[in-house]
Amino acid sequence: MSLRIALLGLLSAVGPASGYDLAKKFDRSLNHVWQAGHTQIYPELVKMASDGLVEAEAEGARGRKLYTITPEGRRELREWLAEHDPAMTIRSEGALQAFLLPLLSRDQAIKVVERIKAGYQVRLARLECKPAEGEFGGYARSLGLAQARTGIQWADETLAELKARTDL
Amino acid sequence: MSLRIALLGLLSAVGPASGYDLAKKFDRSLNHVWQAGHTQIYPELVKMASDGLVEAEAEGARGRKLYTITPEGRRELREWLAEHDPAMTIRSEGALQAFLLPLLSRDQAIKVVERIKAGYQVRLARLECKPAEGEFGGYARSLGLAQARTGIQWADETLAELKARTDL
DNA sequence: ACTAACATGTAAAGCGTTACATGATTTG
DNA sequence: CAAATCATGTAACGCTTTACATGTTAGT
Repeated sequence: MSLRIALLGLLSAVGPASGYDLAKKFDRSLNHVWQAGHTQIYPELVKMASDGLVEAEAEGARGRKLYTITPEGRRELREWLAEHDPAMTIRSEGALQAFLLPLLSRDQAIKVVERIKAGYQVRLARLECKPAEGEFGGYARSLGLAQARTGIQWADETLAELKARTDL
Repeated sequence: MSLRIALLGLLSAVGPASGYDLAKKFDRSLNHVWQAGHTQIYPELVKMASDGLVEAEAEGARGRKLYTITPEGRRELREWLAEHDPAMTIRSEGALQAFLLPLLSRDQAIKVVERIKAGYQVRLARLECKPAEGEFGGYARSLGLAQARTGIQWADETLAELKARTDL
């Protein structure tokens, strides 16, 4: 469902687009929120078209297919945004490593936390150098920035605690 | 892979356990990091046994099967923790709703943000009233607490901004 | 001519959720 | 004896990733 919603949202925000365009948007502006490659997007657009949520215009240059959101697509999008209680489930390999930290020696734990920190720093850097983008997605951007900074702060505190230890 | 690692980690931390036990641990202590129900855990344990990562002891009361981590299982776990660069990918319906906020009217956006905030509050409450648990998982717990508080703070700031608006 | 970017797809395998199904033991 | 909890599993479906496969256009 969320893939559909994300595609409808992009089509609603930026107007008609091809699967290729949408895959790029996913990679560039939506990547801190949801991920999908073109292999998932192309078939989904076909299904959405057969469900009447989008319409494919005639092919353009290089076999390019432009999709437009339909009124029914807009309705579906609005309804999901208005009614759907968002699942707050997290699946984070970084958090899993954090969970298992006590299984490691002090030195190994430090290395692991430094790697987790590096991951948050990469995310922070990507979000920081990606402003504007038509301003769309700004709320999610500020949420992502805050979460990344929180992760870095957690890593710093955890590193300080681990380094203060004298036991193994 | 992560499901395997989580199971190996639990078996390594708490000793021999049944699939049922592990499912409970997932639900109670690991749920802010990774999720899996018994329908995923039982078959995975069978596969892990055939891969030599765990060993099933004879059945106990009520058909209960106790699994123990093997030396090879410990090696796999250690290697993953030491070498694996954790994927920092996020898939969050809440963040997706945040991303699409500009598509909504001021009033609808406020409702959506309040729902997102409620989700973070539930997560915060669950983590707060779940201390100890053998102290294992404490690092992930503090990370989860910090992330939940960050989410609530973002929601409050966003609500303040939205409410300050006079336009639709 | 070559390379990079454009542009679309299919297939297989793996991961995850939901629904279905069964039976034993404990507690009230 | 009824209900809750213990305990295990299968099957179908849907979502996601990886690998394969093809052809066009623009710039150097």
